Amino acid sequence: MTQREFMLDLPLSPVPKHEVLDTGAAVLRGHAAMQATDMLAGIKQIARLSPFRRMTTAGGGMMSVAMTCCGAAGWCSDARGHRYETHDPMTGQSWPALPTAWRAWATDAARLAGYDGFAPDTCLINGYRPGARMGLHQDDDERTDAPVVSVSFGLPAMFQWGGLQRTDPVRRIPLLHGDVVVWGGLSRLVFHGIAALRAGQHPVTGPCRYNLTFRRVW
DNA sequence: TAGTTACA
DNA sequence: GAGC
Repeated sequence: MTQREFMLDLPLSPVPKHEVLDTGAAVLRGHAAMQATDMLAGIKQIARLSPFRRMTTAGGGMMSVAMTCCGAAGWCSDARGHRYETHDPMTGQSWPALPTAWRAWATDAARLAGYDGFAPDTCLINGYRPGARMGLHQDDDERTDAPVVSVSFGLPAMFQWGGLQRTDPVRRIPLLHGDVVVWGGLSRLVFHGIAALRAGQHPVTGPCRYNLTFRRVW
């Protein structure tokens, strides 16, 4: 049972570096619940090849979220900044393949949210433990003509959805196991993040939250 | 600035 | 929350 629960509209003001038309993010409550078992098993497989690791940011800080990737491109950050890499710097190998079934599923989820023809070439996998957080940022490293499809599993998290300026007011949206958020166009440049994860126990993931984001990089 | 810390 |  899928539904677009709500649309978040943005102010039409400053238009940064990209030409854009649409302005919202859609939340599909529980849309990935049926995929949980399969996707979590897939994550385990992927992590055997490219383990979860905590990356460093340009400022020298260490991220609290543990990450890995699959697909043609992997998001990497170190003291020099962040970019996409074709190979996992930790192993020297290509990133694990993006499972075919995941790709098809993400295409469908994007379509439900109003984005036809989404063909992701990567999936970033984030692992959250209690206290882990994702600071406010924009998704401006990928192709701007494709949406981002974000899937949540495990412990609840508080999604922060701000505006085009870092200092814009932030809306807080709880994301639960199986929830999917889709955004594209102008909303790629909306500052967003995840508040520090509250400790807890989830029947499927235990003390963790996992987030998958499907993207088109190349 | 996908970061942490200091201070009002 | 603002500033770096």
